[in-house]
Amino acid sequence: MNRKATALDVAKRAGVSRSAVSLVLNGRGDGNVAKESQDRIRQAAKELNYSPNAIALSLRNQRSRVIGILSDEVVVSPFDGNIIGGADDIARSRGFVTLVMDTERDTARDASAIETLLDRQVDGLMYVTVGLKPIEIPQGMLRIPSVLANCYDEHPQPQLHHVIPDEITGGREATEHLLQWGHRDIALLAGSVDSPAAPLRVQGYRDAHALAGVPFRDERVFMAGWDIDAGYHGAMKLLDGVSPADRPTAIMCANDRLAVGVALAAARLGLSVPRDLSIMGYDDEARIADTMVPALTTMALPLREIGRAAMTTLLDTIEGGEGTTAARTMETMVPCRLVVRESTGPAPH
Amino acid sequence: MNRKATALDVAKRAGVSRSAVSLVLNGRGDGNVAKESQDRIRQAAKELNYSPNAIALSLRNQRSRVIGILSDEVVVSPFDGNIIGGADDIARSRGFVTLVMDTERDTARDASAIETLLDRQVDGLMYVTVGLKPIEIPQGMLRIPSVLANCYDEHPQPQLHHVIPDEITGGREATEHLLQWGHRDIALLAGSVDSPAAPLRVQGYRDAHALAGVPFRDERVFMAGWDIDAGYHGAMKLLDGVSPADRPTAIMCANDRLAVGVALAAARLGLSVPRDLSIMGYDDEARIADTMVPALTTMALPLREIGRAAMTTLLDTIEGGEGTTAARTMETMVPCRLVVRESTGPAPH
DNA sequence: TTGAAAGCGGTACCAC
DNA sequence: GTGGTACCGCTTTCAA
Repeated sequence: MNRKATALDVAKRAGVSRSAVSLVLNGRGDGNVAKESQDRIRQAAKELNYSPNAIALSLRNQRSRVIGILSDEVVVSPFDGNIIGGADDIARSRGFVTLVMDTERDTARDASAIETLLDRQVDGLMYVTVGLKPIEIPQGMLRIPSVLANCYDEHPQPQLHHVIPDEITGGREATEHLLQWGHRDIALLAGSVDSPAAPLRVQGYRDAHALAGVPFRDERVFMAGWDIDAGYHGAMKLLDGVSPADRPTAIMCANDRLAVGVALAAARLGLSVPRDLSIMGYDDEARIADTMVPALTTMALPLREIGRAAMTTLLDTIEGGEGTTAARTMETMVPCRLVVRESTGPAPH
Repeated sequence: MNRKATALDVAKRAGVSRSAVSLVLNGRGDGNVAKESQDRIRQAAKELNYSPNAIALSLRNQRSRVIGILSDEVVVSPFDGNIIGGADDIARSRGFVTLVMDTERDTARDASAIETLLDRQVDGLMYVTVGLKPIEIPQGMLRIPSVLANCYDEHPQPQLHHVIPDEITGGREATEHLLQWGHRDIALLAGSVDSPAAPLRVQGYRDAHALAGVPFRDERVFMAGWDIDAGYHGAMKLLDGVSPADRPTAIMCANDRLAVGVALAAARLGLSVPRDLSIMGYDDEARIADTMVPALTTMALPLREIGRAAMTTLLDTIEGGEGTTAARTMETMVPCRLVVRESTGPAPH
């Protein structure tokens, strides 16, 4: 537990002043410090295993190279962690560190968490949520460069840039995949009303039908929820005791867990997937969609890309000067990606 | 984006010196500063919305009240986030902040992550993993108070305290639950060999049989893996085309995802759960075990408790002085908790 | 009871 | 080319 070497230690060992050490180690040695002094300094630094104290740097420079990430429950919940992963990729590659705080969905903690982060001199702030949702922007976020990932400001005049997935196109392309297999009666288990993602995916579902000239029935769309049991019971309602002619030939789900429930129901009813019924997931949840039997065809949420895009925007405004901030567009939409596996196939006739 | 108030601003406004401000706001005013000055200072601080700059504090005090948490993939993966949640609970309640870094399973990044954390003057370090596993302790962790959560040092003379779940008892109690329902032929899908948790749970399974005087057969134990497909195929091997007399009446799984696969297989085979087959999970994964149909009986991993216990130990050594460090026990085992739901029931006869 | 000053570890400006 | 010094914001000791 011995103390770390300081710049002064290096200076002494190299027989020079602290300022010389600072100059050399920051690449401003040439033209200011004699070559041989430079060598001695670098040598001494290496020997002492010197690295500058980040705290002192922050205090001096008023910049910490730390980005604060505030999440509603990304750390604690099983979902969307890759947004932070992607954000961290970019941050590290540009010499920043991310400091993550999770409020576990207690928005009352937002303000104080932001305050803590601000007290630590973070250079920028990112708010990340599990699932697309509108948020109330905590006061403090407007005081330094900030960005929203997977969430957005509902106010008429949004003040922060946000990065979100393109759910409408996602819903549309998922539906189109099913239409291309010849399905003409596609049910949709659409999540729950309190999520803004649900209606967007429904919108995409409608668009796909309209574009393809295939009529669709509103009663085929269910606001079911997001979990296995919801998928199970939704599918039972659609399939159990219904004659093959009246059954949907495909069920599209607003996430992979619903799809698991649907598959379970199909199995109980003796229906084979995808021969008798095609099942489409959404999210491409790791170790669920890819390990289901059969593996789920699904619409992958671009989590890493969202994180990367959000962090890139943020660091650009931090490093690029404040000049054109106002002129920037306030929204980035990242496309979802269709992942075709084995749970979808040609429509039975 | 206007600058924050400093202690000097407060001092000016209250018409006193900076030192007075410092004394009063740190509760050392009485006996040093006049009562009315104290009031004016507190008043001014409130008006300016003053809070001390954490960076300056760290530099000055050589303590940051930040705990660095290094995880292999807790943030990014869907698992075990609640360890961090529990750790954060305790940290916050004791006036600390946690700084989380996730290496995404790249142990080559461990050392530099620790270095970064150390440069930021963290007062303590916690290493957290997804799933119980042995780790190589990164050098830097020995330089300041540190603790391991859900992982441990394999070396003969462990240098760091670790907190882990009691997997043997967990495996035993899960098995006992099944034995109590009258099951006498219990198969075990035991995860994979590369996880130290798997053999421990098998051990518990054996212990339960031995204690109950029920013979068991080694060929009923399969190192299957951890995912849905593994559970599915494992169950198929055990059940498909096997006469009821030769079938296990219960399948115990090393996690809930395996249990989902087993349930899926049972459904395909027309077996009713729990009437024809009892299924036992492990982990009590949120929104999987509780939302399965039927809901899974499972052995809950004490994730929050692990995080809380680890953070408590760590903060105790940081705040409690170094005195008795050496005398402390180096291991804390946290019991798992049986959660009875609907996937288990009396053995058929 | 109060204020001045040193110092935490750096950086950067300015004499020399 | 080099070293001295002020300053970032705060705490703490010491003298007035």
